[in-house]
Amino acid sequence: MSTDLLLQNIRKHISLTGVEGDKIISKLKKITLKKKQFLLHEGQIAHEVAFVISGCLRSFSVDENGFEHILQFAPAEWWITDMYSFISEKEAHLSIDALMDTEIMTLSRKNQLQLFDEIPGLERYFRILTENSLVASRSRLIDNLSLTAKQRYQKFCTTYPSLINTLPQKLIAAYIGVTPEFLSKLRKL
Amino acid sequence: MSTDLLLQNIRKHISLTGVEGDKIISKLKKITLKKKQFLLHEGQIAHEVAFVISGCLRSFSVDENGFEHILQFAPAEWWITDMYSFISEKEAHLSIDALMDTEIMTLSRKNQLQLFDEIPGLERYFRILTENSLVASRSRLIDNLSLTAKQRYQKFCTTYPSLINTLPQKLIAAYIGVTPEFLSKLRKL
DNA sequence: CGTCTATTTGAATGTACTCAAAAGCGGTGG
DNA sequence: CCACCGCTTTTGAGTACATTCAAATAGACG
Repeated sequence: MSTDLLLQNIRKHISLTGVEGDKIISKLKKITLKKKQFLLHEGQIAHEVAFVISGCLRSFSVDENGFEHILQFAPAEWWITDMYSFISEKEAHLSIDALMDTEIMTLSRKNQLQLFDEIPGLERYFRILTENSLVASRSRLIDNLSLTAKQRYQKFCTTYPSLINTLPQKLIAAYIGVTPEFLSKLRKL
Repeated sequence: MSTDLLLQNIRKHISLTGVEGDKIISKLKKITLKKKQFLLHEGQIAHEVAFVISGCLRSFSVDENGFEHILQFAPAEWWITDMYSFISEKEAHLSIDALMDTEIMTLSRKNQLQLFDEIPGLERYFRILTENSLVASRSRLIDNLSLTAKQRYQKFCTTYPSLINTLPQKLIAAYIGVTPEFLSKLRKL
């Protein structure tokens, strides 16, 4: 079952009784997305957070010049949403779409908060995940402030070796913060 | 009492009995830092997270060329630590020092985790704070990817109006990711 | 005051972007 | 199976944004 992957993931961080596991699963909705299909459009409200079972999603924003900037790739076993919209119920600044055919399980904020009351361990699980995401986000921020484009590309290659040969270069460029043209030149040096 | 400011802050997000409040306070350590004094040096382990009562701290990293990059300013009522080191107990990548004479309350990770078991509401409080920090960090990341230096400076001015006339320009430069010389030129335009 | 640090100014340089065009590559339909 | 179409990647020339280095000026603090 695809829910096994999720419960297994949760149990890496906290322990869960069978009943609790069932209760969590009952709140989840399984969704299949085709390549290029959107899970969330900028301006909508992100009522749900998604756990990727297979495939890969990305979250990104589009700037005033029409350039896309990728905030996160979410391959299997990653959670993804527009956190700002998810916790505030305001209009999302980000969009989320599928980079390939993708299976996800979604959990609404409403159900998530309800489960936090019923299963304290689950709140702990998300607390830990959020702590880790914060570390990663801040680390990336420091990299963007202190490294050159070339160094950021090299770091991306060592950090996400599996994505290098999977993703088109233009997506990597949109993640590390350079134009596709310039990334192409970087790779030659 | 300086602990009132902290309990009051916690109670903005969750409710707390008197006993629980006392228990939390009993785990805190009050520290006073003089201007330029360090709370944490890169390479040390951040055993503690600090809540600022008065004054202002900053966390920053120093790159291979000796340039400082500021990750966070923490004026009164903000928490600050090297999250990476705090949760992993590995060597900190960041340093934290005082921009002026500053009073803080510190809480060790050990005590924090213990309190999470005893007071589930406190874990919720930190879960909420961490969610908000993640939103802020990712928003700043997007800004760094999509805005020019001038736009980042303008956004900083509107987002942190109180800091503009308080902090030396070189610190603002180190936060928005430009050289002090260039920030000076930006302000003229 | 005098010293130290922060800020400004200017000229030269470098990193990354823009725009345009060509080449590569993958999928699709005839 | 090949030809074509659309999208990605490469290449090049010119440009813009931001840095470097140096020096002058202004401010803060003892």
